[in-house]
Amino acid sequence: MAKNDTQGSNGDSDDISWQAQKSAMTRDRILDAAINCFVELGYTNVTTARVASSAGVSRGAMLHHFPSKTELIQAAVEYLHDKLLEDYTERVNSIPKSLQGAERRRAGLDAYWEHLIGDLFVVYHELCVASRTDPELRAILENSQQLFEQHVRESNEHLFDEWIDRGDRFLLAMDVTKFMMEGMAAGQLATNRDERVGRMLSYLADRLEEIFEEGGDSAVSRHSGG
Amino acid sequence: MAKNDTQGSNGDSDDISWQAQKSAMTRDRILDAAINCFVELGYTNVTTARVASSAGVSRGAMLHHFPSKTELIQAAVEYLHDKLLEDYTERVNSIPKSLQGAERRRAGLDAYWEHLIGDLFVVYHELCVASRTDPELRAILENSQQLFEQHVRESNEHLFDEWIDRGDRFLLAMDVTKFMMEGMAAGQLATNRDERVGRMLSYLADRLEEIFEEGGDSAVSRHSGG
DNA sequence: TGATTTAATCAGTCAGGTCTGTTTTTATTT
DNA sequence: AAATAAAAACAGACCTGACTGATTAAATCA
Repeated sequence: MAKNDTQGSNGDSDDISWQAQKSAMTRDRILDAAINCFVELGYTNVTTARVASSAGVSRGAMLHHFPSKTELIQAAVEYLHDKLLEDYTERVNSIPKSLQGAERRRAGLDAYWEHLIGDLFVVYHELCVASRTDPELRAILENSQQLFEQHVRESNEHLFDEWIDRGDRFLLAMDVTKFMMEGMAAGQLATNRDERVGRMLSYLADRLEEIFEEGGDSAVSRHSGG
Repeated sequence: MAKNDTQGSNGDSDDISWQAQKSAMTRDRILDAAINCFVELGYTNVTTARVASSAGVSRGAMLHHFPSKTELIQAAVEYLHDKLLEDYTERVNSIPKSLQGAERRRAGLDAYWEHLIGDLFVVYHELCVASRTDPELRAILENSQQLFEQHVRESNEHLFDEWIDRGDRFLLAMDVTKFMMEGMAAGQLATNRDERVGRMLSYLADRLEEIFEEGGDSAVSRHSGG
């Protein structure tokens, strides 16, 4: 930070100095490498040396950018959080506009599922688990989690805009979706994985449609506070 | 081992020697301490020294019983597995016999939920997550997982014995339950936890009853292979 | 040249595992 | 049965290797 202001002596090049660009690039290389290490080694097995080597810089160089491991982790987690949001948003946005109604919602579920089984979310989940006994990590995550939940909520309100005025039903649907899909993602399901997942996604899609069916005095309404 | 056979000379004491008893007791003390450490420190923060100190034995003594950390972990995981089964079984068995039908099934859900949010399962889940990048741990867990899944299945067949002949529907119901509840347990749900959980459990209970309703040509049957 | 980025080396800490010594229990001998 | 030998349970010191953070040297760019 504080390196994009006027060093000004020469106006021969860009707005920001070449050095600042280079520094930022190295920084990103390091953070990318950190995420990579999270994926490949798991959070607890990541060492500063490995990250540096994976980024192709020396430990000294990395320590220049991130004076301690804590600061590196913190930056990496925020970076991961950004990439998570980006990943989710991209998947949702890449649903063809031609899809509407139930088909569109089903595509939303599939996109969410692909997001959940991606490396980024796997690592994120690992961080959440690790944070149980790591107060420092927990503090870092709590900031991100709120932002993430809010973003997902907004994204869902966009995806399911026909239903945002359904109040409690909307919350119920979101929870059902979230829990069931995260349960599938987190659960160790060795046998018949694809088959079971496909069946669950179809079942879930139907339940969501059911929740929002007009004739609202069915069994569903009992659970949506109405 | 091999010390309970005929030393015959004195028949004054027990079948098994005092040494064996003592050894088994310290062994269990160590394993209990290991589980405790898992709960309090998290799997990745457990050191052999802490386990020894928590068990009240010296490091040397522990190394006598468990020559390496790997063997300690292995024994501890199997021990944890046994306690998990015991915990689940106890909860299910303590459902009053007076409860029948839907009430009984709902009580089964509640019992399962209590099991999932207990320390033992939390640690178990942590181990599963850690095993992603720890082949040794994964190998240890895979043995236990199969046994556990089978036990839960048998237990469920007992709980829902009216329905075991429903084939695919039974599998669907088990997956819906498993994923949704494990999703709740694993998911970081900070806001309105109790309220949301209660609502989800009621919703889930209704869906299970629905799945097994006789008029089987509803939307449900599409997902149960029939 | 002067300042900043990168590279290499060093010291401190801590975990796991080996080693040796001590005490307690069991087996053998007379 | 008493003494003794053997084995098992227990305890603590030591060593090695890895990781982190600090310090110092080299290289790069303005």
